[in-house]
Amino acid sequence: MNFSEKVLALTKKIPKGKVTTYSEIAKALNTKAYRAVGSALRNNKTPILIPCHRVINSDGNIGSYKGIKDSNEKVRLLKGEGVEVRDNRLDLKKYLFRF
DNA sequence: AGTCGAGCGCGCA
DNA sequence: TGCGCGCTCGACT
Repeated sequence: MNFSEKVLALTKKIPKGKVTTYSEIAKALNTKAYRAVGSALRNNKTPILIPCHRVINSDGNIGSYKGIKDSNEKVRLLKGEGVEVRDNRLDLKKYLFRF
């Protein structure tokens, strides 16, 4: 099982209305390659099945989506799931999903 | 506080 | 082979 596949598999498990962080995923995989997590999501082959918009930075910042730092798409999607997003930020305490 | 640099894994040239 | 990326965290200002 490739690193990317593991990342994608975990990402699929994020419930609707919740989000997770790159560091959480990296820790769940027992690795320090946080960047690779982002890379995997960026290069994911099944964007439909993988809700990449539910993966954010460790400080609650949305980060990037599709290579763009402030993509309203991502915010819109999250809001559509009941997540409060303001200025590309959200409340990790409320919405963080841990494995 | 803010900034800097090193570490990791995979993809693309 | 080598470099860059949807990142993070510890050390220094």
